[in-house]
Amino acid sequence: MVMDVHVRDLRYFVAVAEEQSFTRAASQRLFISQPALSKQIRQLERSLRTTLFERKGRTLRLTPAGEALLPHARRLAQDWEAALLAVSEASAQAGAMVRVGFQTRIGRGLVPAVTARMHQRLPGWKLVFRQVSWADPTVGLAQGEVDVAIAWLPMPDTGALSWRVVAREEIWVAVARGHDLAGLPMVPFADLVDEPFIALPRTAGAQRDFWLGTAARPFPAVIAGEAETAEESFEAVAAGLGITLLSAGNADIYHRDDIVCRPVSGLPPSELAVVWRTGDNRQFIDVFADVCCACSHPMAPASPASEPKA
Amino acid sequence: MVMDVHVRDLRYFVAVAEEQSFTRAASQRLFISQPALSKQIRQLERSLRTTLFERKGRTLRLTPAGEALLPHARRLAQDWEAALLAVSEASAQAGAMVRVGFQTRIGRGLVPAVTARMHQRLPGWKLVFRQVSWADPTVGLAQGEVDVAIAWLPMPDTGALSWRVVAREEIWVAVARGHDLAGLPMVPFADLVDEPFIALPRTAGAQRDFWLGTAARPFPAVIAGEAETAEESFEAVAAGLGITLLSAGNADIYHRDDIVCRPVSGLPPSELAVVWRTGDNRQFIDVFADVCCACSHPMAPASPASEPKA
DNA sequence: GCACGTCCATAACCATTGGTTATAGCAACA
DNA sequence: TGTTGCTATAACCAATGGTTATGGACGTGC
Repeated sequence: MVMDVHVRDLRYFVAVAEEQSFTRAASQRLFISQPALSKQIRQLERSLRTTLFERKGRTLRLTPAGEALLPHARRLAQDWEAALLAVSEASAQAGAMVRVGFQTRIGRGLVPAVTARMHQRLPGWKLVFRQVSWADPTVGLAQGEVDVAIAWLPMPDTGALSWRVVAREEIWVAVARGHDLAGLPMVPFADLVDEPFIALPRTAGAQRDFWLGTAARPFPAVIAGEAETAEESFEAVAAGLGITLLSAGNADIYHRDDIVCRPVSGLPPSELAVVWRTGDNRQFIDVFADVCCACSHPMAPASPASEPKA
Repeated sequence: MVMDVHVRDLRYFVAVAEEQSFTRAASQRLFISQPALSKQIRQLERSLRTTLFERKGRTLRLTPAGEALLPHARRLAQDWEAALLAVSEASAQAGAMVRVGFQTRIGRGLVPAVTARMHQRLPGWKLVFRQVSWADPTVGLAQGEVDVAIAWLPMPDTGALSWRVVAREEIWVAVARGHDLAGLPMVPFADLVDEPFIALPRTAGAQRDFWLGTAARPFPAVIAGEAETAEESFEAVAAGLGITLLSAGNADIYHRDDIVCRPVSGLPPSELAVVWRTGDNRQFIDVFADVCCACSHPMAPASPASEPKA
């Protein structure tokens, strides 16, 4: 009869230990409410029959039992991720599958071209495309949900991922039809900083910041809502809840009658990349990356065929 | 955004992999229903987005993904147990506590005597007594719930635990007042083999067998019920649901007006031991074991003061 | 010294989960 | 071909893990 633990609770514990705060750990690391975290840690303490944190006024410190648990908890979480990876890679290998993660439509003629080339290079192998939520900044790579990804930079800057750029496109903005900005041929980003934005989830990290134009802002963005997929985002834009930035090519790919897209000046271009886990030496990863680069046009035209519609 | 796992589900997976059967794993290893196990494994497969077992007719075999997961799952479960131990020992050390597990009342003058001696030998340390369910054959030692235990043999024969016997007592039987056997001064075990028994839980393993007199039986015991504590067991006996074996000293300790206890012939004596985890080199473990042996009378009188009451 | 703000803990609520029993479907065996 | 055994699903229900609201305690600033 064993008292088992959920790895999620170990992550909760590690986050609290590292932040030395339930509130910060909950909102900035774990994205759950503080009472939920408090409750889970209390329950873990009850089942371990010891306290893990000494709460004294506003300071939070690990008890000796907490100190003893911390390295174990870190290792268990890491080992589980390694297990996920092993399972995922075994599954892909066995099924002769390349699982390709993406968050927005790939388009740009890549999928048919890459698929054809891959069949030539690796007969019998098949591509499986998996949409991954914007909530996951690693596009499914960290947990081994996918083997490679076609994703917009930036990726998390930890060295865990590697990439090669396959397209560069300028930034456009999507607004609801009838919006003031819809009539402009090009919109300076400075005109957008006051607008409410539909943002990626906070777990998206640097990617969210990029699509909010955070680096070019004098002050933080006004967030009118969050979306985990492009479809969600455009529904919100069409409803007039806010605006969103997107790549020039996606303005075309996602064209719809109730949204108007305009180029934006004052922002660096967006970059689409083929991404993989650093150190993933499986042959098909290199093959796939090579094929993607061969099939792409990294310096795409500045403005796509999509035109504002009257 | 991580897909985390419960260590319990990893144990479920390992059990199915090793038994090559959901039904056997559920009933003989995990003590849950087979549909519950089926459901949990299916859910694990869904969240991993791969199958772990190939079901073909009546054969069950691991898929490549399942093969990849198995060593990780075993290691994670073991590492969690190591973590439990580390936490538990750190907690005990910090609190200068010896946590003593027991399943039936210790009695025999041991607790006061051992407590006094321990204060002499380890001033400032305190004994904490924790009752552990009979469901746990290691009396709380395997998961680090306790540091030592005072428990009736047999212990699981895996080498993970070590012990020294502190008392030997013949076996008695407890029956409801008014039971046919209540009038006998001594009961041959042969007269008991047809009686319905109140057993320890199946997870108790060898201990359950011992208290059913399994080794001395011509056929398996009739199980009228299970109990996780002595109190539960005696309530069931008093209600006439079945009978139970107990040590001679416990016949006295647990004396109550609605139960009659009688000595049983034909069974080996029961042995009370101080038990600890093999390899647990903490000083206070040895001290505690020494003190228990010094305070005990390993060759207790064959019959205790308890007499059958008219 | 008091008011305010911040942090953690608990209450109430609710959707989801993990167990049960009943039973369906399928395959192996006699 | 009928029976048996195993896995999967349905229906049910208690427990869990999240939310918001809020209370209590403590630190800070005036």
